[in-house]
Amino acid sequence: MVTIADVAREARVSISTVSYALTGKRSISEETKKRVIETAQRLGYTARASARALAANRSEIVAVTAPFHPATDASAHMAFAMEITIQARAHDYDTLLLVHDDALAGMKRSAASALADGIIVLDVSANDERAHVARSLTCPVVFIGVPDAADGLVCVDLDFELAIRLAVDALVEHGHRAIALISQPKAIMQREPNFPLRMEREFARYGAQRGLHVVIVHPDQDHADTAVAELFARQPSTTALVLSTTTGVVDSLDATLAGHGLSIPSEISVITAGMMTPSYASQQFDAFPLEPQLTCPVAVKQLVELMAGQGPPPGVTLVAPTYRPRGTVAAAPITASTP
Amino acid sequence: MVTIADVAREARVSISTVSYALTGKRSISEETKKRVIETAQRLGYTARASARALAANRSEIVAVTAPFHPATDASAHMAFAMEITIQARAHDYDTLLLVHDDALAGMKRSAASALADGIIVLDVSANDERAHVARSLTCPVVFIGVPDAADGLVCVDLDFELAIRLAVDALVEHGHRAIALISQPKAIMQREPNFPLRMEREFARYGAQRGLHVVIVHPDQDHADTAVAELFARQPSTTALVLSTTTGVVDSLDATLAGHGLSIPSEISVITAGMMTPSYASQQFDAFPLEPQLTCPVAVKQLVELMAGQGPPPGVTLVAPTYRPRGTVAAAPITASTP
DNA sequence: TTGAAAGCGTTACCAT
DNA sequence: ATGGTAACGCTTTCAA
Repeated sequence: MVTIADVAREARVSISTVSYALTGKRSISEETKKRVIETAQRLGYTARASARALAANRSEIVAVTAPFHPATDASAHMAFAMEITIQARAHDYDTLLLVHDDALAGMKRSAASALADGIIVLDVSANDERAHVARSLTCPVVFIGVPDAADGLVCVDLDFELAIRLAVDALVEHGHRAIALISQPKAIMQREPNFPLRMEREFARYGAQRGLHVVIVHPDQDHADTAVAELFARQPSTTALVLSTTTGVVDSLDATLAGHGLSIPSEISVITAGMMTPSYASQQFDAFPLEPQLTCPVAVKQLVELMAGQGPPPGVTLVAPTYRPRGTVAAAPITASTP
Repeated sequence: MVTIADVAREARVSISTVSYALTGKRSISEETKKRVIETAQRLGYTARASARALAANRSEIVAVTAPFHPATDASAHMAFAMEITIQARAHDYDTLLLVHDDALAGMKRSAASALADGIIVLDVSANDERAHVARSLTCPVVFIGVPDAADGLVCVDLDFELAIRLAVDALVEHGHRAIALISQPKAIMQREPNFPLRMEREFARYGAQRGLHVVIVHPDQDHADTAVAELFARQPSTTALVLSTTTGVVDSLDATLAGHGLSIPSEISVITAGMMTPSYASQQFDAFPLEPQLTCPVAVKQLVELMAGQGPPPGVTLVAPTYRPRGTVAAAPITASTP
């Protein structure tokens, strides 16, 4: 393999000159700089990562933990992991993938061995074990998502409550006054997850504030049928739905509404808030979606700053969702606004 | 940070003794070994990855390239990347994620800088650029999937043709004699993809060999409707379907068949071959699926051997699929076997 | 069975 | 503007 010494000899300069010419960490005369770079390219020189890491005391690697409980959506994880990787590369970092039950041990290991300069934590749950681990580590950690005990941690997440308000606003603008929120299935709600609860509260609060008729329902299973039946039973005047639920419910909604003789958007408007939108879904709804492109760049930027020793103080950064219109929100039907 | 010198001093042995006691690369008396390990634990010592990599000339890292063209199924990639990571950890390797258009440059970079000891290539397409790159690298590369020009490469893949035969066998065992293959949508077939074409050929060949009535159809879009209509038009006696297509087609099949007055499995049997089975799918069919758990362990094992300098010669290793019965294959209806 | 010391290839400090 | 060289922390050869 070709080392920095080879380049130095060939370019008739010292080793340090090569290093500086290539890294640009100190000024080198244009002439020698050019000669060094040319020589390096000709010899096919690339600095050895391990040597560089040892000497510079930084690996230029960030670890990404994506715990893989089967219940979680693999495609969502991948989208986040991919986006993190892309963003990290933009800052000249590579990403190490930590998965499975190795996530906890992996965090400790990659920090203790200085394998990674920093860690991104994905798929954060309410009482995430990784929160405790993060505090015990000396290397910077950024969470995408907010655990219950977020004190002392750097977290980035979508502003879910804002997503709810924006979704409601979009519907109200079209004249809807009776709106239903289809939230997570009962099985999930029993675990009292952090954000679904907060979104429901915000939906109720903001609906009342704007003087709307609102109702919140939870699907029985991963299907829309019971939820739709319940929401019309409890609030027959409903003309619009806000969705913040599972993909199974979303996928089955179109057919379920058709079963009630309702078509989208002429008779009922639909918008999602704070949800991932799988690209393979047959029906795409208007959305304020949970997009990796929103949170990941922010998270990586914060981590990079942290690794440079000048990061932000601990705290939660909420990112505003972006509207993705897809034609499933229309004016409220006359019949509904009459009574 | 605590170094090997700290441990050596504290344990009153030399640095090399600590190294050997911890790595087990040469015999150390039980007594000192125990003392060293105890001391290391007490001080919280972990070898610095960069120093180890520099001295030993190996990083204990494998790179995984998962190019992310939007057309590909993110959840499939994730499943593979996860499984690779899990398998790699079982061999004490970490995995570096290479994505996007950075895949090509990333392979070169991680090899040139000795960042990774080996590379796993995922989502291999027929004429994959990465095949050429792989040949030019000095570090071992294992492909999961088989490019057209596979000479000189180490590849691992599912035996798709066997999957087709096994699926047909399973149907024939239940008395089916008229079988249709729903293959990839026309848009995909126009690119003349490697395996779908080979599976169609094998389906036709094997069907003929077993004296069956067979027909092959391609969906118009990512939906089953036109394909189902066409297959019954061309072969009304059809009593069973083999699926090797997209998730959209699979998801819509149940409803489409119902529209034809057919229910699964009493009136028509369905089995998939060589497909990923998304866990979120509402309808789960009998399957000889494409599972990461099948190919990834083999691929990682081969790569590990290669990195140890004693790997297998270039060539393609095909892995047999496993039957996943889910109750969608039943005896052929009488009406069909009569004529 | 153990120790001393020579690398491994860079970075970065101290000179010039 | 450039060069010499001491770290960086570990593995591994060579001696004892």
